[in-house]
Amino acid sequence: MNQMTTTMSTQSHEEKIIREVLNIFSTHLEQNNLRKTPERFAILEEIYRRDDHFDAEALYIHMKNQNYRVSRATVYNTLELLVNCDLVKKHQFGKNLAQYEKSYGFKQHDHLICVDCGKVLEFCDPRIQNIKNMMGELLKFNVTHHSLNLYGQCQGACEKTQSKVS
Amino acid sequence: MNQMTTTMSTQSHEEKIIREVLNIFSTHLEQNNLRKTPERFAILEEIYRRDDHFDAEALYIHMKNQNYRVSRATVYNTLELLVNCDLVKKHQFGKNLAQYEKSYGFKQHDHLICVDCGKVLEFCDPRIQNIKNMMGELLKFNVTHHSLNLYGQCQGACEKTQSKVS
DNA sequence: TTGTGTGCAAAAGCTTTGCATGTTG
DNA sequence: CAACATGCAAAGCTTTTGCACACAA
Repeated sequence: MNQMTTTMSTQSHEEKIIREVLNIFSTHLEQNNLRKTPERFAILEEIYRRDDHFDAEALYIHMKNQNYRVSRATVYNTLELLVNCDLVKKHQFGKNLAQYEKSYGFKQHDHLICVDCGKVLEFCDPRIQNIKNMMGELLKFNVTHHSLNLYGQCQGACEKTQSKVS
Repeated sequence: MNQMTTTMSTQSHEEKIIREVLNIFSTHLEQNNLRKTPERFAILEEIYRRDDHFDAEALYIHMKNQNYRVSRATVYNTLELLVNCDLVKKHQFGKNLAQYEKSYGFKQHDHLICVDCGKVLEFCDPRIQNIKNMMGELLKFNVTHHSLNLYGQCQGACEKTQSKVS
């Protein structure tokens, strides 16, 4: 279920993850003859210090607030690069607004969205994999990824928390 | 799998469906004190004469081409009404563009989207229902609907058909 | 007749693009 | 130093909104 309950080791674990993804990104950029700019690494690091889901504008604003000079264009550009090398996942939770989340080191999962308060929960179910395999074979598709969102109301506790797990 | 292979009886079956949905919509409008305008019924009928998936603009253009005078605003307004009374389903297939399809008289299904050519196939799998039930209970959510999209490449036949039928 | 619905165009919101400048390799 | 990336602002696209007019009840 993807909770890393915050323990004493969390800090260093987060730092370890960050070092790893920076390396992975660096290698990816090299292999594709793309340039290693400070903006690209700063955005990646920022994403991995955040938790859960965010949109491009929120990421942009958050970097601005930290006095990091970056442009929207670069944020969008870098997000696309990161999605391409599987360090970030892109979602749409029923609105015309792309939501992103870090993906390296986290278990594959799907989402449950409260249509009233926007809260996003995560869950894993192995049956999805079976469905992907079966349908790919049946319909002669090479299934590469999927998106499963369940929508509904969170019973009772609609205003108590936002979509963060942290 | 939602194919109504076109047979001699298809015409009258389609007409029957159309009469039914017009009645359902009419009742829905009455019950909610909404007005029965010719535009609303024309849009519903147009949708049920189309096949597969379309976006708001395509629907608007198609009605214009038939010399039916309607505005984009009314198309959007009516689509929302129809989604609310479950006569039309709204989807997002990975792009910032809402796609719609008629839903009355068709089995609940999910989608398989070719990321190369945009083709959309449909499939049914009862395991989804189980997942919805289980996760709703587990996470204390009242799950009302869901969206499952599988993405991949359709093997071989990518350019042969477009995603439109109309 | 009253007020909801429509059409039109303008505005809004997210994302992409063009161009001059800056920086990586 | 050459090509690519960035920043900024403008443009693009889908969707929403405001307002005057039309028409359903």
